[in-house]
Amino acid sequence: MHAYRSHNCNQLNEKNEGDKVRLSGWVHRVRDHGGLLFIDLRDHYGFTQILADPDSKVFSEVEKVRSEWCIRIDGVVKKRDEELKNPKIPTGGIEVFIEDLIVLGKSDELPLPVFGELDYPEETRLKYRFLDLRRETIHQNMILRSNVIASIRKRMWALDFNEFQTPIITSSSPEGARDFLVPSRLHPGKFYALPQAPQQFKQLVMASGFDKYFQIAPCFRDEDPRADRSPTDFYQLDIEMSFVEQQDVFDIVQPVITGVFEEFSSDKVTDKDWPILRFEDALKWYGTDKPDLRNPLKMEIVSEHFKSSGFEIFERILKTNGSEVRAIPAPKGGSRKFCDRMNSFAQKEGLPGMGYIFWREGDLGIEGAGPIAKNIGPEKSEALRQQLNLNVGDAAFFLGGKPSDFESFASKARIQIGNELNLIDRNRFAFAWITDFPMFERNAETGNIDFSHNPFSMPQGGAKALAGDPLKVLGFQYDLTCNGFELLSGAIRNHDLDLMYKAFRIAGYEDEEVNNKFGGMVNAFRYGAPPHGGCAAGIDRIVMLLADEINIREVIMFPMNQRAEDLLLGSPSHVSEEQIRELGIRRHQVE
RNA sequence: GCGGUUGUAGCUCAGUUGGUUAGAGUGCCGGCCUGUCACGCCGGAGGUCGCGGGUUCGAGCCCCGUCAACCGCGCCA
Repeated sequence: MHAYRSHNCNQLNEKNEGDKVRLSGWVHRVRDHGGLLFIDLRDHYGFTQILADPDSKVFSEVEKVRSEWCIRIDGVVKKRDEELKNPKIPTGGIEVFIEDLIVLGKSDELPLPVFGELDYPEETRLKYRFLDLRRETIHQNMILRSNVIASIRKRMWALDFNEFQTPIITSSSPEGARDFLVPSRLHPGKFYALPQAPQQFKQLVMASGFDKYFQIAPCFRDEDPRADRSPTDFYQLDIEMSFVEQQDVFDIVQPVITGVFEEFSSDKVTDKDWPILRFEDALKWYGTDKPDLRNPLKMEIVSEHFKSSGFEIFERILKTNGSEVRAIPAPKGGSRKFCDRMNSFAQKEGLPGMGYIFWREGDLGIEGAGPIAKNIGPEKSEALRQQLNLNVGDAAFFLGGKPSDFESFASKARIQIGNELNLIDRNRFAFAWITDFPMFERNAETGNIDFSHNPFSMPQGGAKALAGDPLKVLGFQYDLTCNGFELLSGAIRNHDLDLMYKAFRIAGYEDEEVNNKFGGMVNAFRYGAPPHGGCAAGIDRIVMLLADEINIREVIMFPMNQRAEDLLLGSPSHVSEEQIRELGIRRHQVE
């Protein structure tokens, strides 16, 4: 017989009755009835009930066993009587009468119980991640993650993509996030960096004549984390293709993503229709470039109704250049109680308040109610109702000012209203492409023109567009949003060297600097670079959505904490003087 | 760097207006129990109330400072 097991803990059933079996696993739960004792033995695959009574020669040893000890048992499979069966587990029809016991690993008193699905502080969970990972939900999340990645690979291979590995120790890139630096021993004073993404390498792969590349690529960024953003490192499905336009990338990606979502979400509907929203419209309608389209609410510009309306606050605002008034409709939100609650939500978010109108049945038909309605009079509030297509029992909230000042709040308010009015279909994955991102933006602090996203994107309109107002130039650049998360980001790349120099000049880079910083790529583009484009999709976020988790650390095996520390192995840590000396760097004196 | 929330037994939490010896569940230790599957019953051990200072006759509770964790902002081409 095998040293540890003849079966796993999810395999045995009535057909095994009478078999002599050997199982190994962890003691999930002990139920000691004195003369009769049960152990739920757990392994990766499932549970099997172990039975002991004084007839067993190891009974006194079994009585000493505690939760999470790792044990091996030998025993005989017994069929359970009908009324003793446990329908909750696949092995519930049988139990194993224990004849021998070996303790493979004892356990101290647990700092984190494996049994039960209580929520525990993350610090404890991360410090004892190996215990945490024994627990069912997160254990299943990890299996899901493995399966998702396998499925993605199969789908990409089926589409004739080649999977290549690019360097992990590479060069620092000046744009974008903060790099993780690696001192070079052979070149004292010089540094490698961990890649923020294999961006330049994948473009070089295209310049090397490969046609379709992908990689499940680790990416490293030294930035502060968020609930949906892992500190330090995360994984992307990195894709690049030659001789393609934007739509070609969409056509490749959509079936892969929908296929994966459909394969791994039994209880949710994956939208097949992916609307394409221009960046500008996304901000106008939703206040964000990653709108949750399960939420049907759509903002509208209603400035016209407030010019010389008698509502002074908005009248004054509208006199400022670039200002406007927008309405967030709130169907079925037409009660003073709800409107006041939203108003105090706005105040909690730091706004003076949020004006509203709600419509009710009056003596002379439908009438607008609330302070704004009083100010602007019945005709204008009726005109607003018509434009917003609202009715009795509905409401609308109004925000005025420069769009860039109120859009981020508008986005939050839209989510809040959608949640409170229960407008969001939780059983749906709603996707949208966001396109036509601006190439450049004005840095609020310095006043200079910066790249707003990826400097390697192809500007729409080519050299002619770059000769005009840079803030009006759009890029062939796109994101994919799903249920309010940015799932993917990509672009058609700028493979035209002249055009690239021009774009960089606008952002304040001399040609020489471009040559220095992006030498490898620039050089490659001198020798017949193909038009190419691609994207990168967040693996962790995909798994997070499929696992129905809102914290990305629930789908990462050994994540860092909020301060980018690994509590399990204790990184970052001090290193020896000798290591530091060898690298040609000096220890920073703290205090 | 900034803001919010939290910090009480191994673990999850309660603790009223500031008032006697700080509680519960779970886990741990001991006893009883032959059909449980969150087994049940009885008993016991277990506390720097994050840390430091202050106010007070008296502080887990109020005030100031500080540390830590999480969430958010900044940041994330």
